[in-house]
Amino acid sequence: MLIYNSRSQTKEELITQEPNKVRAYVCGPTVYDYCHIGHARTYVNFDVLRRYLEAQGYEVLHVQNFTDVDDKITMRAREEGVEPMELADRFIAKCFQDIDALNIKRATKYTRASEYVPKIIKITQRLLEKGCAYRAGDAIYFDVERAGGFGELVKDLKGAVVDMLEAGAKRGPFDFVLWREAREGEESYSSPWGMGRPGWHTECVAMSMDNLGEVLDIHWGGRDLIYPHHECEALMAKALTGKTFVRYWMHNDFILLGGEKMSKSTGRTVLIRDVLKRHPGEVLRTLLLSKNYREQLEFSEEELEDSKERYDRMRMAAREARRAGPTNEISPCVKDYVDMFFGAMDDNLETGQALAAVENMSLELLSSYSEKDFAGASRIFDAVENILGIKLGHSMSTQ
RNA sequence: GCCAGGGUGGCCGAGCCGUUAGGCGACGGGCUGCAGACCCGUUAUACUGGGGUUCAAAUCCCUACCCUGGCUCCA
Repeated sequence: MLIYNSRSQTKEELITQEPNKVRAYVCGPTVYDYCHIGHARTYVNFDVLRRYLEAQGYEVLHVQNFTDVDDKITMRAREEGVEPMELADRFIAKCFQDIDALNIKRATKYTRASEYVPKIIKITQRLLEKGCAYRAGDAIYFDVERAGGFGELVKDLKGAVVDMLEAGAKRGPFDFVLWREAREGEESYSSPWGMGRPGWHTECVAMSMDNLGEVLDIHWGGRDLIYPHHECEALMAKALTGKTFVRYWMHNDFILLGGEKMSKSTGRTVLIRDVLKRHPGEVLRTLLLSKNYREQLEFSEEELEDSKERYDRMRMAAREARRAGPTNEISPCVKDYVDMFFGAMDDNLETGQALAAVENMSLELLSSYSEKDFAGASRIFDAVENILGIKLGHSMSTQ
């Protein structure tokens, strides 16, 4: 199977460290609000990759985090007058509801940043010992220059914006916080440097390495995490172990609303739970898989309606195909569609093309004028259910 | 600067190597007291420029130009 690696910016054959075993880490949400359809796109696409690899006999170790230590959580909790952890717990529970409604397989393990603070402290200490970190002002910074500089994922830093607020204390413009002193009223953790809070990038390194080892096969996230988050992670991990942290970096592109990026900071978001009030999870899943994960995806009511029609057509065709009962036979026509489906999946998870194959076959199959033989067509619909994770069995989408 | 996706007839927009998609508008006709709606036909063998591959390219490759989205936090 070919996979697009954000490091090489090309498609590469997937070769894991251990045969038939994939160590994968997916960047999860910061839990201060409900999950939106951008999160859904990330988790659904990884879920399809996972199902596809498992169908080929791989064991997939899938670790996913919840960032529950974050300034935004502190702020939101203060607004609502609740404890930060109470707020985080609540949105983690809501997130699982969305995950289940979208038929996303549960990760092998979910981790929470708050439970990894001792490991984060240990990493910070080791980086200080190695001379890749320093204390300045009220924080401990990672020294990007001393660690060899960026370049894993970002090829040119001319467009990279530097956080000037921190510029005073930092030695280098790209240095980032590993640990900082807690401020008044913040939830804090004890450390050799007093009560404080961990930096964001260290979390993921601590959680992934602790559960999957020093080198990951796949690290997946939204493309907004490429810089600075994943670039920082990569450099930090390399400084710690001397090894290349990740073999395949995978990033899905954004969901667009009216031609522009959907983003929490601009308030232009669509929540998963709001879509699910009007459409079943299968329809949203069909929409999210209608394009390859690396393409920008336009979201609108119209797209949702289209997806509903496409889903209904697949479901009708599946019912038709299964009426004949199981068979070992496979007609040449179905064979072509099966080849198209799996050929698309092998090519960097081209779910849009795979879905197009299913749709074209469904149209032909449902057409009373078609004289082609569709023996064995049910196996394509089995693949839609088991690999694309779109259930075709029961509930009508027109509730 | 870097990453991604695009540039198709007046406009929008499919196709993505080999039978002029389709829609809107405009124009002509039918229907109608006039107009609208509706129906028929015409506009229309169009694919940003330049190379290349091929028997064959809008479709593949290279190159130039232009447009869009993104590059602090964010999936």
